[in-house]
Amino acid sequence: MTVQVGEKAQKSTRAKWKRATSYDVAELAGVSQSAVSRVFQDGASASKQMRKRVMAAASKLGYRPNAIARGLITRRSNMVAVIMSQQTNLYYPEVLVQLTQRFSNHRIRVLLFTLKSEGDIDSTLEQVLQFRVDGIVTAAMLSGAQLATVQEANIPIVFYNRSLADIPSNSVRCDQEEGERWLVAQLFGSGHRTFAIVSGPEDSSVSTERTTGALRMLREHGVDGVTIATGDYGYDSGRAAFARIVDRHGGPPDAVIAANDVMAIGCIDEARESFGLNVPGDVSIVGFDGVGPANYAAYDLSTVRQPVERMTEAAVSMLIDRIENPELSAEKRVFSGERIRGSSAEFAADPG
Amino acid sequence: MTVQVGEKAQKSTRAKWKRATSYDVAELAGVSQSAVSRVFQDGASASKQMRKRVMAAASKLGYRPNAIARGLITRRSNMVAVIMSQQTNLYYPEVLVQLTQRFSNHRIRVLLFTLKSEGDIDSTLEQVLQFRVDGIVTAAMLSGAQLATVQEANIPIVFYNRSLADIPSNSVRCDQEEGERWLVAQLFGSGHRTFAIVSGPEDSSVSTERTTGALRMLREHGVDGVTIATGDYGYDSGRAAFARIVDRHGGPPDAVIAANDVMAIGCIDEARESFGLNVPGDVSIVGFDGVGPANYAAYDLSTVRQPVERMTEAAVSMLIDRIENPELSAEKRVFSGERIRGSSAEFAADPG
DNA sequence: CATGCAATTGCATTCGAATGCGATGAGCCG
DNA sequence: CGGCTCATCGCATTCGAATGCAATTGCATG
Repeated sequence: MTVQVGEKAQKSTRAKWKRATSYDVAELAGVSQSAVSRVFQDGASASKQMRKRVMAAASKLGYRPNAIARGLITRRSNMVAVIMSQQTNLYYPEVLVQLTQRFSNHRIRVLLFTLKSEGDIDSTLEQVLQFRVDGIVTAAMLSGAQLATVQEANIPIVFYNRSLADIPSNSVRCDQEEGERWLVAQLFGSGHRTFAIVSGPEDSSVSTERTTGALRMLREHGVDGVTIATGDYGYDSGRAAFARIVDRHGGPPDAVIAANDVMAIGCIDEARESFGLNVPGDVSIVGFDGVGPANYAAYDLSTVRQPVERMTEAAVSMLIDRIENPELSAEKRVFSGERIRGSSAEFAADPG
Repeated sequence: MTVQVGEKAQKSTRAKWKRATSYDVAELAGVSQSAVSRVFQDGASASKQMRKRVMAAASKLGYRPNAIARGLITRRSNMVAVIMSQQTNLYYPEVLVQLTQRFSNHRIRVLLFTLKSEGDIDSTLEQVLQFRVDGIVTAAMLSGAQLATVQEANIPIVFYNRSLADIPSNSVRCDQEEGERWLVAQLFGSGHRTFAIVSGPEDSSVSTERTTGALRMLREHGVDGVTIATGDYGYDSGRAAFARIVDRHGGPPDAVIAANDVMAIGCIDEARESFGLNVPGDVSIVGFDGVGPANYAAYDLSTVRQPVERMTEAAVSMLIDRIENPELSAEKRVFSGERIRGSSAEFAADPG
């Protein structure tokens, strides 16, 4: 019963040591457990001296509130799940960092789930739900059934750069199609007439949007017979794709539209190195994303940059709003990309 | 008392719906709560028909075990914390992805913590401990006191690419110094005599190791008066650093040793674009890391690649071993980097 | 000094699942 | 058919903190 300062030293020596609980602190401070609990809350009522006594006992014991136990009783884990496909994170590390930091400002932690492909979502989702996260941000596509599962569990969810047509759901995305249309317009406006496209993985909805966006715009301009090569968003696949395009097309096209910057860079290197072509003299090449290597001097890509800062901020606030008020109706926010005129493509003159 | 199939439909309509618990499932299945619990465990004993009844009731109610509640009673959250400084994740997204996936294979989830600088660790650490994670992987440096706090809480921790001298602790790292020594040896062996260094942020221990490693080797070769410029690991800072070096050195040195690949690329671009220099004709430039852009054709860096796969695997298994057996003594694993001879530097001829 | 009101504090219960222990029953062997 | 073992199941308790409600205290007011 005699709890002393020496107690603390014993902690490290005793073989199976239990971490201090609010009861231990209460006992040492000579108060009730509820008092301890209240001292460690924000809005709870506790007198100054109570605070002092409890804090003293707590630091003596090295007590820390147990977030797990708290989560059980409050039904709030203070954790959100972030689901990313492998590629998403490899090419947008910023997205993850920013989401994490912004959530962190609201005292919310990120539980990370990565997918090898966008295929094995079901098992992942099961895990997410078991952990009783307060909300979900997903950069991977969900099927209607999967979304229904999440909604049945009453967990708010925000889609990042994807959205389900016809189903009310929250999403934040960059307008891929608009961006591609601008790129095509610039290319076409400056005289390019034969085109090729390097698409991303087939299970990437972002790639699909970009590719079909470009194709649609091209068709509107009467361009047909566009060569399409598939890549995996990686540098090497970009190089290989360019080689295949030249092969199938019987020479380089006027312009190549890659589904992301990294593959565009691959195309540039392949064009220059393996085919001795000038970029943009012999062939114009454009990408999409506007991150990292896109503005290295050797490439200086013409591309569309996603406004990552505003998008992550939107996703975070949108999710938190729904956590705090589940009745809020669904909302989709679409951001225009920032148009970047690099030297990797011959573009129409700047208007104005 | 009459629980029917229609029950399920009510869920979505009832305003405040509680998620199904093991008691609900037990009642519907006409068994005890413990039975339900056992069915949802791995090694627990439950008869075939019991399983069937329980699973039927569970899926009817959309029941999912509550990982939070489970964590409270088992004292295992099945979560580990991964602490990264912002830069670490921006330049090694692979590290995070691989850690996450490897832990995931062991049914362990990653709770992510990112640091703006390596400064605000204390508050982060407090959060980590409150969440009662089973273990920690940190790619940020901890002070002795901070490490002590973690160890007092009996939480296994593994350092990724850093380690505390003189203190027994678990770490997995790439031998930065060895790598730098090799780079210097190659440069010196091929006739370079004047050197400059682009270091990373001052609070980055990795940068410090690399920089001092290079400096030590240079001194052993009798090279002194090395110009040092500081960057922030980013592309622009690499370009700026090169300009400052030329300025202070009164012309380009024979070789520039950058603390990472991205800054090395910045140096190359600045040398070529702003100074019209040939790389490696007029100046050799080497980096460190060996990821992503390092092997783009335009740069083709000479660098040292960190064996990320083996390192993450080592970190994961080391941590899991300690979670399962806390008595295990500390261990440090050091991996040699993979030596890459690119064309960004004139190197001595390949031996043998 | 009595009364009223508000701020503190303690008691008892609750969140949802895991588990030691005892009870039950099935299956097996002699 | 008796006895024994082993698998299976239920009961009751436990993990650690939050919270509604009641009790207590402090303070101001008439």
